Amino acid sequence: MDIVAQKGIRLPLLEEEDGRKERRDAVKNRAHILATAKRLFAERGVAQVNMADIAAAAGVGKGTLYRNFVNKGALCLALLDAQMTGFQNERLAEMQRMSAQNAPAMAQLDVFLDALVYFTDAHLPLLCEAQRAGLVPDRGSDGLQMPHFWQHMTVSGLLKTAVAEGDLPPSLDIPYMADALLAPLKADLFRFQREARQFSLERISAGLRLLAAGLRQGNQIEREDSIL
Amino acid sequence: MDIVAQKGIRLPLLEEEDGRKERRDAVKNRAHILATAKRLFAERGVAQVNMADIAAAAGVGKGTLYRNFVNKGALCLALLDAQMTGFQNERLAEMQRMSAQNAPAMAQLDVFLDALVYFTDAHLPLLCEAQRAGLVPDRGSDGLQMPHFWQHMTVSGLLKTAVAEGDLPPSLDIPYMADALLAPLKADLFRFQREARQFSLERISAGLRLLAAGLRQGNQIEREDSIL
DNA sequence: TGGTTAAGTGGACTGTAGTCCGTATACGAG
DNA sequence: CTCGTATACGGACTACAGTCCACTTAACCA
Repeated sequence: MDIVAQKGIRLPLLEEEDGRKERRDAVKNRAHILATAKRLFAERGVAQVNMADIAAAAGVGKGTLYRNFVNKGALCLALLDAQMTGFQNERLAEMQRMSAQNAPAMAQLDVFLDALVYFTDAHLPLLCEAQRAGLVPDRGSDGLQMPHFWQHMTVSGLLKTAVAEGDLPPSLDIPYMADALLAPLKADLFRFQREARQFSLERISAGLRLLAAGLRQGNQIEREDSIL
Repeated sequence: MDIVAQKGIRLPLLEEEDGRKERRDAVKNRAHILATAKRLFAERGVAQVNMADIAAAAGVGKGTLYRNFVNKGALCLALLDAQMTGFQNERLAEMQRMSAQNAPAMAQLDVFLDALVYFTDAHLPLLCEAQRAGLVPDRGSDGLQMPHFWQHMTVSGLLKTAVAEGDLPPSLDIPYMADALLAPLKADLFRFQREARQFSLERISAGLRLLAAGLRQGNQIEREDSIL
């Protein structure tokens, strides 16, 4: 559970634990590619930049580009990496703080979902691109890269705690509910809601939190202990 | 609302209401392309067939193919059309039947969501392809093509009725909730749940219905969170 | 029935993602 | 310092989606 959230920087490629170290030019190239991509994305917008552009602008071949980032989505994810880690750390800190004050897990979930709404909105273009070509959890790499994975872990954890605290029924299908609560935050649907439907962030956050609140005791057929 | 559900076949292109009729060879070609695509998809799987293959196998040029179906997703949707219409009619009939027996809208919603889970699963490959390139509702064409649109209409309608019946609070954000309830049924997440997570259809249906049930009265009016 | 014309057609063409593989080089060993 | 080798590099190449447009032909009209 706390495998997450350590090391600020080195997600993109896994450490070579088998002998040789990574070559220094490779490291430099990767950094340079990232910087270039960031610049191009800022200048023209993520969708208007293609991989060949990035390679050319960085002065490397496409082979080098793809060696460092398996596809455009991976590159976008790498670009998000720093902010992602920052977000994770913030959330973790906030949760610890709230826990210390005996705040119920459901309240923490509210705060988490709200924060996630704003984070998703802030990074929509990169997240869209990343999700367009990144569905499989890709078990090859070390676990923490895919955003959805970490989010799912967090939500499941909170739901589990809420069950332990008696706020949610023990019969709750936690893995499913975590998926379902996060589903409306998938980049493409989120964008559709923001752009076509013109939903405000407040509205989305409120809706999502209401959905989560609905999981509380008392709505299921069994579980008629319902002390309240 | 019942603009839907008539004619088994003719969604792909809209009727020319301005003078000339559609040429007969064009109609024949479209039908032939659909039949060919259906066969190829069945033989090799949707993902293993590309547009050029279909055009070649149907003995037409790519221009003809793309004139009839703007992209692979549209072709898949056209292939689903008959079953889609059938599904819509079934659901409509069922809802009318239940209404006639004074079944509450929330019960109808349960039935609808359950049916939708099974429908989605049955047509996953085509739906995946269709959703990969079809996010924008495409206001150019007449409304009924995008599945999500019709589903959203139906769910909103049921939620609205449920509010009227007093089962849901009037303050409910119906458009958002309809989106949120349908979000876990988006083809790519659904496939992930089925394949990677190995969720059964029963499990998904139950989870979804529980989520919907959570919208019921009583959970939303100023929860006693008041944390911070 | 033959002329006119817009709808329809085929396939070459463009743009882009992603792969392959011969060459170059950083690194560690001796 | 030199050499051997795994690692990395570059860019040609493949595969595929989708566009374009000169040519063909069905439909309507007189």
